[in-house]
Amino acid sequence: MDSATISERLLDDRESSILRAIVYEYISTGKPVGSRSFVQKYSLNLSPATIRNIMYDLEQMDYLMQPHTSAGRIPTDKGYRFYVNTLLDSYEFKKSDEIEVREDTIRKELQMDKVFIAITKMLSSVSHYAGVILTPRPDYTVVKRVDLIPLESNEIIFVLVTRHGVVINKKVTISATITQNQLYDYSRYLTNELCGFQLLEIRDVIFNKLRDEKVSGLNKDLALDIAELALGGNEESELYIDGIENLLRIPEMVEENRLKSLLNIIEEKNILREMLEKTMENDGVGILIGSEITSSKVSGCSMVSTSYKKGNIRVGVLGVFGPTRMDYEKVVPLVDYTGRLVSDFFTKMTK
Amino acid sequence: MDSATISERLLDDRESSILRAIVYEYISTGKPVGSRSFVQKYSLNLSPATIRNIMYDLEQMDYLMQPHTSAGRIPTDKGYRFYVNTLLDSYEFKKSDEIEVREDTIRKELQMDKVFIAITKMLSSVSHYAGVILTPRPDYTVVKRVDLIPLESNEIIFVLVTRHGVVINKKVTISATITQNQLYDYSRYLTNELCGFQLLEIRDVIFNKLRDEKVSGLNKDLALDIAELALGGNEESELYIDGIENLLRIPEMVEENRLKSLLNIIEEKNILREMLEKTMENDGVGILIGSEITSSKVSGCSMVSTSYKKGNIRVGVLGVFGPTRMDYEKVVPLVDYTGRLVSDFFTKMTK
DNA sequence: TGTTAGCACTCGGTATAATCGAGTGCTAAC
DNA sequence: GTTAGCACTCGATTATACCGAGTGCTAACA
Repeated sequence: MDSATISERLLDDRESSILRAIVYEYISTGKPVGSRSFVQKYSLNLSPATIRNIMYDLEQMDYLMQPHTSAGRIPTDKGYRFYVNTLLDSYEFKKSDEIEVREDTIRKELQMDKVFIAITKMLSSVSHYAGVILTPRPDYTVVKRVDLIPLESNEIIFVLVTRHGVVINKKVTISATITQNQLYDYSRYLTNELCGFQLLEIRDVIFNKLRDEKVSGLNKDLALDIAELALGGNEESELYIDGIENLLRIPEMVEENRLKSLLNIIEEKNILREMLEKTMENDGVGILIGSEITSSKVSGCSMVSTSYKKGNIRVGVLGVFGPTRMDYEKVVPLVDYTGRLVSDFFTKMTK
Repeated sequence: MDSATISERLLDDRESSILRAIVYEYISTGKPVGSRSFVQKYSLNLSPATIRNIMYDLEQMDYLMQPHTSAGRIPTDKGYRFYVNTLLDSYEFKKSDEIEVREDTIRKELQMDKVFIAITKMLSSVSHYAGVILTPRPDYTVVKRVDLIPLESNEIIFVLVTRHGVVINKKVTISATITQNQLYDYSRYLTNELCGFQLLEIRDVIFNKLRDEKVSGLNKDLALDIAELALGGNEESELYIDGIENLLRIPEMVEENRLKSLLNIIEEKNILREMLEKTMENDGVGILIGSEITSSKVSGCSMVSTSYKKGNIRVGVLGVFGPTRMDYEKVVPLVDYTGRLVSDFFTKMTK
């Protein structure tokens, strides 16, 4: 039987339960799992030699590997993948007091940025890894009201209130001079016309439509100029991270080479952003393990993430970032739960 | 001559210049400074033996110490203190392109939290250590305009524009139901009455005054209720940090024991807060070196900080946090400059 | 009296060797 | 198919020697 053949075949029951146990053991201890101590610890009715044989097979099939010839086995990324896949559905979530408290904070928070901070704090402090969230792009924000506030004679503050009460403001400089009363009229006009639409629609459709209309007694074009100036910037979604310090607590993460890649991640947030955007399309909790993270700047790390929705639309992603040797059993349900929580939060907000 | 006597006397010219050079050398290399290589590197007209004698004296006077018997000398905190004190006035600031760019960002930014982020980013990225700022309590902000925007029937967004065009907003929930027109009247009333005053004055004086006045045709008390709800929270100053990752780049900071105290600092921001509040009273750049930082949880670290003002009033502190072996020559003028920049920013904001 | 050359001594850091132990693969017997 | 036995591997730990940059002290020198 050559290895190619072996690597195709499915694992039988005994093999998969042993593989699971090995991954589990390695996740808890961080040390290569050897046959003798493994048998002992899990009081199996098998001899070390048998385990060795199985381990050998699993290694041939690329589920396990040896750091060096005479060491125990550690899971490969494929091994981790097997582990999380077979266990994904059976995870159980236990709502702790801490979660209860933090959930409460999130639900009660009114300022958007603080909501995101609270979410990442919850993710990181419960998981003991790093919590991340990619905020919704404001494209889907629904306008509720527009106010123009004079600052200097040719400077205006454009204040936009979204349906869920978030305030976005921009300074706009124009060439003309406008009176306070004019601004008030403009505000009313813009509020009437834009209310109920998403920023995306407004930029792509509404503005054009309004340009073609005729409105008497109002220099609507100047009003539209102002609005276009303020809303023109196609704003990016933002990335919030919390709990980097947790990662520094993990010995294997500060080990020389790892520390470097960790620093890369902190500095170039784009790496994390990409990872998160990748999982945006999927429903449910997704796990990116080690080499599945394409960026070569990251190694030995995993990301457990899920998208969250506003109504039926996926608007963002959140997750936990940590070492590949991560306590998935705890993290996966946490991410799952938090995803639902945040979806709920955003969905209720729009209604 | 006993050491007590020695430790009192002032350093002569040669001693102080050698001490300075030793501290400088240690700051650059991080290695204990030995007599032989020191003489060589600085091509002094003195023999190593002479330097050794001087070093011995300096050690007696507690400016230097030896990590172990047969090693070179490293500065004590007192040595660092001497170094920074004698050089404090002679520092020169060179405005780099990077500073120019970041300064621009700060001046143009409208949202307060982003201003603070930009400031800490400037401090950290120029110094390559961590940048910190303790925000002003919002007491001295001068009101330019107030707008009340309806959200739900009993939820209102209170938007306050400061003289400088910064927008502060709060969601307020009330028991009564208010019409759009009423809100408009309230907005006008509040803008008229509060414009030009500082939040502090408003809370302490203006509200009381207004309560006693009579206004016809307007339920001014409800308007005042809303404003008081929004402005009532006597908000704490916040602490912004940026550039922790820079500290992780410094070998001596990740050395086992140090890493722990670094983590403490990141987590319990109160430590930094205390350190900063301590320097709040002083004018000019202050430096806290090693053991001068009373918290026992921090060791081997220094804080270079300065308070910043709004007009003549000190309203906050900013600075750079890094290892005691820090490039003070670069950091001190940076902090000084940034302090002035921020003072200028806040002062203009009130005018 | 301050400076310097000479010298014995210290001690952290590196290199080398010896040893230990948890682990493996393989073979043969059950 | 499972297991006991055994020779072998190799990272980790410990022991030992050695190097070198550094010191303090003493005595001689300007």
